[in-house]
Amino acid sequence: MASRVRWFRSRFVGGFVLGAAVSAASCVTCVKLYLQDIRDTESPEHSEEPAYTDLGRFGFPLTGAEIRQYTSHALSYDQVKRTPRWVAEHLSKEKLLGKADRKHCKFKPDPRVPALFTAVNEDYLHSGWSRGHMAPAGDNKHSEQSMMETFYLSNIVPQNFENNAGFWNRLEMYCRELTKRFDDVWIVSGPLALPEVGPDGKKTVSYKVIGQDDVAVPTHLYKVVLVQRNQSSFAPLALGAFVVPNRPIGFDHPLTRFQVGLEDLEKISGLTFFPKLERPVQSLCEADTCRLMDFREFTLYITGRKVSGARTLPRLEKFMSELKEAGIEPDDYLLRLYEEKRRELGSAAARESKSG
DNA sequence: CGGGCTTAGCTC
DNA sequence: GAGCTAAGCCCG
Repeated sequence: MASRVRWFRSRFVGGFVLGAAVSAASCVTCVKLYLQDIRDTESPEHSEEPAYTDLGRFGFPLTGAEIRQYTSHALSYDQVKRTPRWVAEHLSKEKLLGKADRKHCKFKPDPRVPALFTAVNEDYLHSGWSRGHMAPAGDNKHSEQSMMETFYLSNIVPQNFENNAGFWNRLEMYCRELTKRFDDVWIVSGPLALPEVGPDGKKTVSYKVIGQDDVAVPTHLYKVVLVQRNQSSFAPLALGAFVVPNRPIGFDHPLTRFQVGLEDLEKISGLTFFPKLERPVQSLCEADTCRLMDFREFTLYITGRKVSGARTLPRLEKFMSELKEAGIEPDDYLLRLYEEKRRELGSAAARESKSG
């Protein structure tokens, strides 16, 4: 009975066309059932479940899909695929400030996931696939603890190396950039195994598995991005949904090419995103740019990170010469980083020779 | 920023 | 010798 009520309600509230088409009498029924379901939901002590029953004497199967909350992210885990189903996070300008460093972090099995169902590092090692964060480490500069938690394999999926370091990386950078223009950014990310049409026109869902634990390699990754300009109730929310193939994607593909309708993504993922959000919502790519870094911007940024982390003068010079070989002139910001690092390494070398 | 691999040093 | 960890080097 309860499941029928829920099914009915979802059809009722889920489709305006359907709701408008049914007769007035049916709508009264809909509302009655809807309100009954709300009461059931809000007062679990009056649940329709029997107090005891032979059917459930030894309990029902568990899926392990319950919501798991961490310092700065939450997720639902898929015990079959050994990956998350979805990972949710909230970004703001403040959370992106800080000194937390991924070099102090290690990938490891999530201690909260039963050993029978967890992935381990060996599953990924030499698999041909990288360990791709869903909640990125770079979103957690403010906290060593929360950054370490993103390295639990419950937050990781097998991801193409070039995609991870390239297009997906730039998408994550764009999400962080959104905090400059929006006070609040909510993100849900996860893997997909989408059907493919064969030569005979029939569809098949097929995905690789890696390691002794058969960790599922997703065919695609999705990301849903919801932004709020400020706390004012007059500021409209904006939302974008993206589905990206798990393979190398170059700079000639704009982000908008991978945009999909929210309901389309919900249909193929089996998830309802932001269920408390009133729809429809403005499109993110209309409210903002949805423009990722181009090759020059990206290369300048990466070189800046390398320059900042350089430990020797020859390495420092190598990074700068590689940049020029790529045909890119350093901008003022990079030159400032370079000069700063050159002084730092120069004085360190002087101290070294003096003491040695 | 996103990753991986190798080596040194340690314990058992 | 096997196994672990931390540090350092490498790549896009």
